[in-house]
Amino acid sequence: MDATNRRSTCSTFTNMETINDILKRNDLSVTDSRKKILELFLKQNGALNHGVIEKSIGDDMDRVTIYRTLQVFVDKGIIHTIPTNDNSIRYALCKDHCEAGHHHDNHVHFVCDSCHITTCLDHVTIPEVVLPEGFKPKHAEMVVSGICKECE
Amino acid sequence: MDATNRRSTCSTFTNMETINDILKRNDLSVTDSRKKILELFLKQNGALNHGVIEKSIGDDMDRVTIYRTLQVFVDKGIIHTIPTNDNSIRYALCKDHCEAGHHHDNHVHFVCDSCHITTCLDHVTIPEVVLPEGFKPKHAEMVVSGICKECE
DNA sequence: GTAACTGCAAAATATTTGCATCCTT
DNA sequence: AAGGATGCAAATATTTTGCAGTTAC
Repeated sequence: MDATNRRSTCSTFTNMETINDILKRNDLSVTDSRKKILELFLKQNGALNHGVIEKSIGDDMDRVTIYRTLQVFVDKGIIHTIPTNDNSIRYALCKDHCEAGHHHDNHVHFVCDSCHITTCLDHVTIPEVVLPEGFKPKHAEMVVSGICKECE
Repeated sequence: MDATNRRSTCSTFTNMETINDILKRNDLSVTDSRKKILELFLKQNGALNHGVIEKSIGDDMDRVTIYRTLQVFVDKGIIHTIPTNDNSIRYALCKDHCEAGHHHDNHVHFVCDSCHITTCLDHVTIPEVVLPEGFKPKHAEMVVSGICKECE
């Protein structure tokens, strides 16, 4: 429902070879739907939610297929969910060792108040915090909002 | 849909006087619905989502009223939303100067993997992070998950 | 050829809106 | 008494499920 879109920061491995590789590496059969959605994530480094994906892909694909494909990708650790304040799940590519299963997406996400684009700040690591006695941390998420590089 | 429930940490101002005060301070008329929902938040320090509130209150109140009441509370700065990975908005009381309008909810939230209760770690402040050139931070959210004090 | 994937239909769930009625001030 | 708040009905949006047809390997 909002413009959660593109931001190119990193690698430029948007070729079919890599897409196929990623799918095969995760024991997934290579289908058009999966290739298209994965390509979207590779092209638009940053976060996407269901609505944006649906808009980008258009009527070529059933809405249900998008739901199921995203679920499969999350299960395989190809993408991960980013916490949001509104109730729209945002997904982003897992970097690093993520394909292995458990992902190491311990980087900060930035949401721009102006353009609403979510950017993965791959090189900003989430700092450790000291919790009260008795709390055992396993995972942390951090979302910073403000004005991004492009909108300043 | 999940058990996002109670956790008492702080103040014990769960008396009707305070509830009325909060509503009046925010130019809201004092109604049963608002008193009940606000009481819930005061009693159960921690986060609540729509489903939990609906369950706690039962059939005394229309579902629509809960939606509208929560929206009003957010607008007035009485409660704020907590980012989540699933698509359920969680709400928590604003502490400190929050009633003023802009809230200072710069504390860490903890979600227990075992009991699914969200706790406001009021005394754990979100650390500052250094962002890449050009990013202007305005606000930060941090959610840590793991095992909480009660479940360890 | 077989298992897995997809599209379609439909169910289940969640959220929003309009309006008449009731309650707070 | 007047304006806002609530309940009800219904519209809209979102997500899930079942099943039959199709595709990847």
